[in-house]
Amino acid sequence: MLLNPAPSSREILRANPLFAALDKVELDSLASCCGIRSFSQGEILFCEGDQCAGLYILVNGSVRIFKTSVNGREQVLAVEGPPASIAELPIFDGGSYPASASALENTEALFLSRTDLRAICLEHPEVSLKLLQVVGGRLRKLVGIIEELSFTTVRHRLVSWILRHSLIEGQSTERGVRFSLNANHQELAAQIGTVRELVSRNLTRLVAQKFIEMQGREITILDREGLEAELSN
Amino acid sequence: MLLNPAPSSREILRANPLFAALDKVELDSLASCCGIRSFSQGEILFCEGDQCAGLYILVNGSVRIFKTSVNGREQVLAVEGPPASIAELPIFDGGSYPASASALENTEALFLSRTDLRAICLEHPEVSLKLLQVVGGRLRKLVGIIEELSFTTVRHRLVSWILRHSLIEGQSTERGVRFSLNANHQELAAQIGTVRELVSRNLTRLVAQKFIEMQGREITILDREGLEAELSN
DNA sequence: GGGTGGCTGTGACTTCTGTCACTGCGGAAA
DNA sequence: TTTCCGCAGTGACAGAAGTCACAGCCACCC
Repeated sequence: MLLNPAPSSREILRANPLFAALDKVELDSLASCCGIRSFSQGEILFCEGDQCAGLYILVNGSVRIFKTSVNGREQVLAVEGPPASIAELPIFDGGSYPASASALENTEALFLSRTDLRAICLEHPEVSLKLLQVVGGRLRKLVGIIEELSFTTVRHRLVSWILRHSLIEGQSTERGVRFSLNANHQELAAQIGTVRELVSRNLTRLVAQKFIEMQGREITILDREGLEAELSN
Repeated sequence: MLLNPAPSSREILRANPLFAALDKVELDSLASCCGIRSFSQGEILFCEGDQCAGLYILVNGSVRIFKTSVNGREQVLAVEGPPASIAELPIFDGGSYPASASALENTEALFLSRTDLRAICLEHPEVSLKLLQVVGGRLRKLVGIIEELSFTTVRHRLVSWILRHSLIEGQSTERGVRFSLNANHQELAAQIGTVRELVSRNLTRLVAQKFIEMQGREITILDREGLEAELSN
C-alpha cells in the first residue's frame, strides 16, 4: 500500500491541535527531536507493561488499543486514527503502558520522547490543557465501555456498535443507510467485549428479524427505529 | 458525627500535592475564591449529566463515583477519600459529569470553580502536570475495571476485591489477616459489578471452601495462597 | 486442479448471571 | 414489649454467555 509523500514532521505537528499554541521556531525545535516510525498491519507498537517511552502522534493508518486476557481473549479499549495521539498517560505518572497497541493497517506515527514533551508542557501551559482535554475524552469513553459491559447484553452492545458506525461511515441508499464492516467477527467481538460465535449468532438474528441486511461485509440498516428501540429495554 | 475543627481553606490547599507549586500569596488568593461544602451520608454531590461547575477537593469523609443503569443497578467507578480531588475531567473539556457522586459518610469538600482552576493551570504549568498525573491514575483504574468486567467472573472479582482490601485495611491476627467489610452486600455488588444475591452466594461459598471466615461483617483470610490461586485460572 | 488457511455459521452443551419470591435475623423506633 | 424495616441467605428458575466441535465457503498459492 502506497502512502502519501510524507509531509515534514513540522507540518504534522502544526496540523495537530495539541500544539496550536506553539510558534514556528518552537515547532521546528520540537520537530527536530522527534522521528517518524512505521508499522505494518498487525504490528505491535507497544505492549502492556512496557516501560513508557513517549507519545505517538498518528500520521496515517489506524491503531487499536487493547487488553489481552490469560485465555487469549482481547478487549479493545479504543481505535484511533490521525490526528490522534496515543499513550499520553504514562508520560506523566511515569508508569508503564496499561494496555497494548497494534496497527490495524499500515501506519505511520511521529514519536515524541517523554522528556521533550514534558519540557513543552512546562513552557506552554496551553499544551497541558489540551492534553487534559484529550485525556478527559478518553476517560469518558472508558466510562462508556464500563457502563455497557456492566449493564447490557452482547446483543445490545452489537446494536449500539452498528448504530455508531452507521453514523460515522454510513452512506444513504434507497434501502437504508449502508456501510462496510471493516473488521472480521473476531475483531468485532474484541471491540464489544465478547467472542466470535456470539457476534455471528447475533448478527444472524438481527438479519432474521429484518433489522438489518448483510451482503458479505456490507451492512444495510433496514429499521433504524427498531434498532434504537432495542437499546432502551 | 462530629468533624474535626475545620482547618482553613488555605491549609487544606497547601496540604494537597496538586498545589505544591504555589506560594503563600497564591494559596491565599486561591483560598479566598473557594468555599467549603458539606454533605451528609448518602447525599448526592452531583449527578451524571449535570453541567460541570468545578473541582471538589475532599477534606474528610469519602465519596463514591458511580453510574446508574435504567433498571436501577449501580456500578461504582471509584471510591475516593482525602486528599483526593473529584471531577477534574469535565473542567477541561467543558462537558457534563460522566457519572454521579454520593457521600459514603458525612463529608466535607473544598469547591473550586472551573474558571479559577483554569487560571491557576495557565499560570502554573506544574499544576497541570500534577492534574495529568491524577487523571492518568484514574484512567489506569478504569482500564482495570474494564479488564475485570470483560474477562472474569463475579467470583473472581469478589476474591480480587477481598485481597485488595485485606492489604489496605487488614490487621494480622493469629488466624489470618482480618478486616471489616465497610459496606453491605448491595454496595459490594455495585463495586464489583453484579447484584446483591451473587455477592451473598459467593461469600457463602468462599466460607464453605475454608478460604475465608466471616463473623458479621468481619472477614478473616484463612488461605491467602488459595485465594490468589483462584485469580489465575 | 487440488490443497491450504482464514473466516463464518451452527448445533449441543455447560456454566454463569440475574430475577423473583420468600424466610429469618436483629436493631431501632413506637 | 411489640412493630417495623433494612439486611442477609437461599431455592427455583430463565435466559445469557461462553466453549467445543465440525462443516462449508472462498480466496489464494502451488
